[in-house]
Amino acid sequence: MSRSNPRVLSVLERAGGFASAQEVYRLMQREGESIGLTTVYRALQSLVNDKIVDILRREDGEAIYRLCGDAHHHHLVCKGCGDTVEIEGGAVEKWAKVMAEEHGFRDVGHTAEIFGLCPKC
Amino acid sequence: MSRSNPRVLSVLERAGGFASAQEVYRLMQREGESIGLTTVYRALQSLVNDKIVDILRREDGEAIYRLCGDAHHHHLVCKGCGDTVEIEGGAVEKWAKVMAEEHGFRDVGHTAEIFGLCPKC
DNA sequence: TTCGTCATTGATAATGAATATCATTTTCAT
DNA sequence: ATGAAAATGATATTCATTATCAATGACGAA
Repeated sequence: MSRSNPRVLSVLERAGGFASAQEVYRLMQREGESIGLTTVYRALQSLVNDKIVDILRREDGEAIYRLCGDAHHHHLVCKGCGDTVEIEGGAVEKWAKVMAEEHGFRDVGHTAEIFGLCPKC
Repeated sequence: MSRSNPRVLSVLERAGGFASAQEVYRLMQREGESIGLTTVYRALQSLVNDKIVDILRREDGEAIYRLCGDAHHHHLVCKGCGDTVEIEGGAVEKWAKVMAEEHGFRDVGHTAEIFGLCPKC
């Protein structure tokens, strides 16, 4: 019953451990891999069940699948040109951990993004 | 240009400060209020712009509009039951500021959320 | 090998939230 | 009262996600 398609996992890894189902699908298409959208969804869902990836939400509501245990990073996004810089989030990790403990939450993850105008804009 | 329809705000208040656009719409219909779905969406969007409510996501991706206090805060959300705790984010504020400066970004804002399982779930 | 069963796949249709369009109605200053 | 600008809402559209179902594949038993 294990539908954790290894090709899907591999694509997710190559995508930097961070992608939506549609993106995974399009990526595989572009690479000439033959796969159906349905299978991509099923594989990702299965990876979530197996706790190999977890699922976040983009601002627009689209589901983002992220490899667990990944040293994950955060983003600094320019409102003007859309440029994105990956940044360290040590302070945020600690903050999230402390806050979660303080309120008795388990199994926690977090999202954090900074947006503004980059030097060029 | 203020589209912050007071009826919509009032419904959101009566709904416990927590509802999706569709729920607000259905509630108003049920109460015999005459309003269009489009207007509900516009009113909620406007309330978000005015920072009177903020917007979260249900587990299924549906947008939840939530009345918020005035101070800038962050959220600790339960993946199980949806319970939300407003938390302090001093560490995050500082982190965002430092990171932005480091990369020469101006006019910055940020988002940060923590999600996990609350003690009850 | 051949059959039968059961899991997997994927094209297609259906669902549902969110947004775009656009004609109509309301507001409001002159 | 009149015209311009804003607000409204029915309708159509977009798009991610899920459901359906026929076709294919895997694999053990006879």
